[in-house]
Amino acid sequence: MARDLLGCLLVREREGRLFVGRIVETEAYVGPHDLACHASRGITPRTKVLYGPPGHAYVYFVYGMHFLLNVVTEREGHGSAVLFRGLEPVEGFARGARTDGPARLTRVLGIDKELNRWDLTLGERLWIVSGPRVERIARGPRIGVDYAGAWAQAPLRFWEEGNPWVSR
DNA sequence: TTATCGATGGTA
DNA sequence: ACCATCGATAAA
Repeated sequence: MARDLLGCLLVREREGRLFVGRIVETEAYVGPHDLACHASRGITPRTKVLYGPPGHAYVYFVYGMHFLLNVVTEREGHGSAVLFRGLEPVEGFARGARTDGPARLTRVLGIDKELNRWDLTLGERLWIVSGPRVERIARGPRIGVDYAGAWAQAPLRFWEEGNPWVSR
């Protein structure tokens, strides 16, 4: 799913404005056995949504100031998700707006706790539109998960080769 | 260009 | 006591 989501469009409707970004960087968090995945903490008030039905948003707060957006990707009870890390602006963004980086993109799109558990298949407020397959996909270890033991090295980050909207 | 550090609060 | 981060600033 993390690979397939590359090239798809993330659409945000907010205060009468439409923002469209092309997904160029993702990370897979594959389930409770993945020590970097929040589902590995078991079912808690925070992680409950990860174990829910696919297609729902998992938005959580990190480092006291940032919201990160994920989509639940497997069937109910599985506990896996894909994190959005980079968007290429397509429409609606201010000139110079930065949409590279998982926290920057949520800030620009006005995504916060309000959208946690939101059904992304409804086609309102926040949704995903399929796009042409990305030709050149690179992969590598996920960012900022050094604590996750052997899972820290797992090459579960995916991005479009050479795209400048991939985070640094 | 790369490194360091402070901001800031939910979670377990 | 961590932490799926960013931006400003300093160092090189």
